[in-house]
Amino acid sequence: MTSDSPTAQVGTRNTRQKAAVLNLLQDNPQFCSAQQVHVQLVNSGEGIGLTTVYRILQALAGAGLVDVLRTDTEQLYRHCSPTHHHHLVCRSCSRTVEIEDRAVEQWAAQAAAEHGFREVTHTVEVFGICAECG
Amino acid sequence: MTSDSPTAQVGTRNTRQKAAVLNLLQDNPQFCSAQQVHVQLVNSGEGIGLTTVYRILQALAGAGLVDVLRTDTEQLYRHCSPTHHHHLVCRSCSRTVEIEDRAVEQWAAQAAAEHGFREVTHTVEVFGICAECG
DNA sequence: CGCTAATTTGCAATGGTTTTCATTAAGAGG
DNA sequence: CCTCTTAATGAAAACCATTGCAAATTAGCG
Repeated sequence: MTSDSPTAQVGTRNTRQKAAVLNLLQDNPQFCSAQQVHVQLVNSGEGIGLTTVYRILQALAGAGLVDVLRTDTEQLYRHCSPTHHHHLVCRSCSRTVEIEDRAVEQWAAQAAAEHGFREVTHTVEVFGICAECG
Repeated sequence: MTSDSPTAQVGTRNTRQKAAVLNLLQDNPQFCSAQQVHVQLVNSGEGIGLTTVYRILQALAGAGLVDVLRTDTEQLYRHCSPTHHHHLVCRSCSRTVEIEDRAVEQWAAQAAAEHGFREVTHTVEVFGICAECG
């Protein structure tokens, strides 16, 4: 049975805070940090703690509803399409393109199988300088 | 001109601390954290600060002499072969296999080129449960 | 050797994230 | 509605990693 509540996809209960984070992300196509999300919510009148923002973002990431981009110093979050994909990120301006390819999935699965590994997951990030910055 | 001093590959000077970190890593095939490296060195009588350990490990990683594995909470370091490769890591026991494949490199380069990106780099990690833990 | 310049070191302070634990509140069942 | 159970919240503490800056160390040179 699928959930009809907007926030039920993460955790077991619907809370004001989950809805607020989710709404903010859906309205914003940019990557933003947990701290930025927190400040924006507080400024817009939402009562929410920084810890809670971190936890909700983490849960959303685990559920595949947001992308996580780990920079050297911090982690950035962005609402994303729910299908499996990877990122092509500009080192200069952070412009991001979602990319997908079966070949990589198969390569990862096969490499793992050859060494007797099961329950395989993988992380892939591609970085470069985009055309506009180049 | 190539360096003949064991630690000259990182930075411009040979110090006791660099040699100590390098020796420890070469004797240890496992991934370990900066903090673990620090504790082990101090316990074995080396006078060295935690900050310095972090900096040396960072420099070694930049020079390609050690692998960095970013987990959720910390970064792990391990001495590695100097050729480009990726990792297959057991989620349970952290056993690690170095894997390599041209297909992934080419895929990344091509995906980037299609979107007009230059100077492409990529990070790839594969996780699973190894045969012994499975 | 001893002097000097410049890198390296390490403590302390900072930044970002996670954990702990007492409190709050969601929501199921009277 | 009211109550009860349990998950979620949030303030403070803990944690990992980085940065600023003064002191110590290295290595080149007289």
